[in-house]
Amino acid sequence: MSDYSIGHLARQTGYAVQTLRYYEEIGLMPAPPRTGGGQRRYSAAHLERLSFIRHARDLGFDIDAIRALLRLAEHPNAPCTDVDQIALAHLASIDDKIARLQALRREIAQMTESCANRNIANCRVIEVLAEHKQCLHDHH
Amino acid sequence: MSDYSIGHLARQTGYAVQTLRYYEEIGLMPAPPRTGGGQRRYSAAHLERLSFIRHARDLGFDIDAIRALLRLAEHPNAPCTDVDQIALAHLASIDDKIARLQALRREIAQMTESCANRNIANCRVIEVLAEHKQCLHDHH
DNA sequence: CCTAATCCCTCTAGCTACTGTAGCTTCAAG
DNA sequence: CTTGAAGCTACAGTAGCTAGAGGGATTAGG
Repeated sequence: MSDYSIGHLARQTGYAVQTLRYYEEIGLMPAPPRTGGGQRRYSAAHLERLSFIRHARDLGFDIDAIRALLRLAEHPNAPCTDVDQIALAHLASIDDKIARLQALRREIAQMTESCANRNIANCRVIEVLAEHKQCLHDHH
Repeated sequence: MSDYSIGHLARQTGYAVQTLRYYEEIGLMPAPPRTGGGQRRYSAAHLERLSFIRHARDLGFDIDAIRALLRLAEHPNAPCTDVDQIALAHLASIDDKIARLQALRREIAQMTESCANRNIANCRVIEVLAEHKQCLHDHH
């Protein structure tokens, strides 16, 4: 029955202590038992769950998705279609973000490259940003 | 002396009305004059400034950067090195985000592709997320 | 001129996923 | 038994808005 303090658990998983209390508050981590003085004492099961959460967060899953994944992980005999769907949806949203960022990248790179680097009156960056006629039609 | 209501300005720029009040509150837009009844009345100069802001936001500049750009745009004879630097810094942060997302994309794509699509007990996605030995060493 | 519809006003709270602070208590080592 | 590190709660703040309550102003039609 290994039991860890909140600080120990935090160091093991690379989280800040406040984050663990926050995860408990929002119900992502179960409330652990306390010492007589009111301090939290965690078990190996807590560590395992938190590691899962940490890894999923590192991969960019949002907390609702992680909640769903944890719930699904409790049913080993269920088919994993739901799990795959969460992962695929996440993949799609990443692809979407990448595409948007690449579009931005192109526009901004073009702005900076075509700037003559003289003064602000003929700075291409400022010009592009101020050209609201184009902007209003292109972006909405 | 064209003057617009807040709703008109919002429609012109594609913003929500609340956002314009918010921009005024944080000092990004100047407070316009009011009618006797207390309603805001904007001028063409407001529209121009807001269009600039809108375009810059669409390109992903954060509000502090936009403040700086607007300040710089007021000095047409100054060199545009500061402007270019803001744009280049933004470009670098976009490149950084793209790189991170591509790394995530690879990991998640691999997870989903190697999943046998049976049940949760042998779902590759859940396995990877639960493998905290690997995870703790690879990611911190 | 009156009325109804539409717009606008302020103020407050909420969103994500945390992070930081203040002021206090508990624990573990020596 | 003392001391210093670590823990506790509660609240405020981050970015950039969005939504709602409970009212007042404006305007177009009749």
